[in-house]
Amino acid sequence: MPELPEVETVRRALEAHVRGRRVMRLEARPVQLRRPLDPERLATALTGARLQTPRRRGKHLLVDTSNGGTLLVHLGMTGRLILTDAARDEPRHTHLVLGLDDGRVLRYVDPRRFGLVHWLEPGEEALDPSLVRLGSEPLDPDLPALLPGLIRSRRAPIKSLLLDQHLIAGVGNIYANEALWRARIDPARAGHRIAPRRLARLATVLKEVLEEAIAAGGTTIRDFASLDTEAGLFAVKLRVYGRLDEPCPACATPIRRRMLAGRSTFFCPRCQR
DNA sequence: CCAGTATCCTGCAGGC
DNA sequence: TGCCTGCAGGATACTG
Repeated sequence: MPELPEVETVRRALEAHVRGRRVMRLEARPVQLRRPLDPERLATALTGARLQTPRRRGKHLLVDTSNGGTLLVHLGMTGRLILTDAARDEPRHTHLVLGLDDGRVLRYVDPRRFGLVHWLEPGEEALDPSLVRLGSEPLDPDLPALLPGLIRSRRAPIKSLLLDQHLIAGVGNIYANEALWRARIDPARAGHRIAPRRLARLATVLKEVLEEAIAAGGTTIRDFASLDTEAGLFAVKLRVYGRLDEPCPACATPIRRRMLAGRSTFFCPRCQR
């Protein structure tokens, strides 16, 4: 369940620990991810390439290389990048192995295979179907001004709209729940029935919760052996997500759960209207 | 275009 | 102990 903060944490870890390294060896399996992973294409493109500063777009990682192209990575539900000091026991569901010039090994592991590893030749990034229609970045300072316009004409529940990557890129189920609690908005409320001021407020608290989570992830980044994000997620204080029947932190009313957009939705029936 | 649902996949928890 | 069921959910194909 890596969402924007977890992906940003991984991005920073890559920047700190992998940037500037050259890929000496590549091993890949032709596994069916969101798109088929193409070992030939990856090996041709990446072997000998130097990895540059990684970028993030929504939940996607983009690693530019010295030879011009870009490695596109999405962690899906269960994807992880694992950096180890040497060739050590390979985790199950390892789909890609990059042997680096400092002797370390970077692995992409994804049991559920909802993720994506795809090589982009120069120029392909602008056309890639996963990237081309992505919406605004939630950390964009303009989002509070932008969000009312994006939501105003929509009749779907606000929770579903927050999860729509074509409107806002990077929000997943956990932080959608948390932001709606902070903004005191009922997740089921139709987008067009929310006042513009409340939507601007939602954008602000969304940014706050994402930044807190990034900061929490950052605290776990220091001695990175693996680029794991679990610790960061635990470090953020979740107020409603996963807290069925527990007291609302604001009013002590038991937290409820319902299904929305096919996802578990946690909310306070008293605070959120 | 829009909204809602099914689908992909594995691991794990809970019931019996 | 083991088998079954359902849930977890990011993105997208499909339906109405």
